[in-house]
Amino acid sequence: MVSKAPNPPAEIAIPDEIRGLRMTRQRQHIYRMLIQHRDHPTANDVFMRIKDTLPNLSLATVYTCLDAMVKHGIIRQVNFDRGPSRFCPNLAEHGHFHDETTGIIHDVTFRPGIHLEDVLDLPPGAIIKNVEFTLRGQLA
Amino acid sequence: MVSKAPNPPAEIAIPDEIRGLRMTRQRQHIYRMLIQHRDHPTANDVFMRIKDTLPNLSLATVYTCLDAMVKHGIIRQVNFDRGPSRFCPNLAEHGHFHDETTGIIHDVTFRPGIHLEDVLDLPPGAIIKNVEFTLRGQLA
DNA sequence: GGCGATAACTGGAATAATTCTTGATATTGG
DNA sequence: CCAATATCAAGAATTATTCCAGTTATCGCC
Repeated sequence: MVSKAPNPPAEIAIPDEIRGLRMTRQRQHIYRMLIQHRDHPTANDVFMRIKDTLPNLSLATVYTCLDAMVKHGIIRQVNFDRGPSRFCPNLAEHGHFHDETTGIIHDVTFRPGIHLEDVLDLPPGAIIKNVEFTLRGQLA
Repeated sequence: MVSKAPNPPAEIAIPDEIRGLRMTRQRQHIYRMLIQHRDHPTANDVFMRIKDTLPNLSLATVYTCLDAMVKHGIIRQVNFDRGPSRFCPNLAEHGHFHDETTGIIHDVTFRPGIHLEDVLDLPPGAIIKNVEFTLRGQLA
């Protein structure tokens, strides 16, 4: 006898809850997609990639799911210039290198032991809660 | 007899041309506004602030003028998250610290002698053409 | 297991920032 | 001065995203 699963078997199991956020079927599919294809997709990319496996999925749902996961610190939202937001499941502090030739986005981390205060002239008393940086260029 | 000037006298003179870009009356007003109020205004802010001195000015013109100046390296376009683009005439390499309490944006520069390659783990062969960074937080 | 409360989801309309389009103006070189 | 080109104005169109109203799913409790 074959599986009784009401949904097709999922490649990667996602817990029912992450960081206090209920991982509904939609959120599981979206999150799974993000960790399997770490190419910084837009909300629309995510939608196009999973809508066939989740027939009634709405783009608005993708937006609200992504937003919920960002708010709960499960994924990160990345903005390049004026382009659409992109999402990545890499929670470590990092920035992005945008290769203009291929369009590929590479994660970039600080070298060990580097602290922002050592590198930047910050306004006196600045308490930093969040850092974002983007580099653009090419790979030789 | 009073001035014969067809336009009201401008506070700060802007050359007829900067970096190969013809500085039309509209562009002069916009650029003057940016160097006088360095608070990183949006395109709409710029429009609201100068439309009274340039009666037929169109918001679309503000956008195209700002864009032309950005393309010619006269000013810089700065994006914070998904918010509207902001513009600043500070051409030095710098980033921005966004004070969440006041909403004020402070320019932040690298400390002297700092090079990105020393600070970041870049993909091998990366040639950096452009750097953007934003910090969010508060001033103690 | 049923039931009401709450959270999530859907589909379509609405919004905000920006870009595009078309026709009018201005500026420059000859 | 005239033609060619650049710029501008006004409004329509586009894009990414959010809002809204109604439906569906899930949870806690009896």
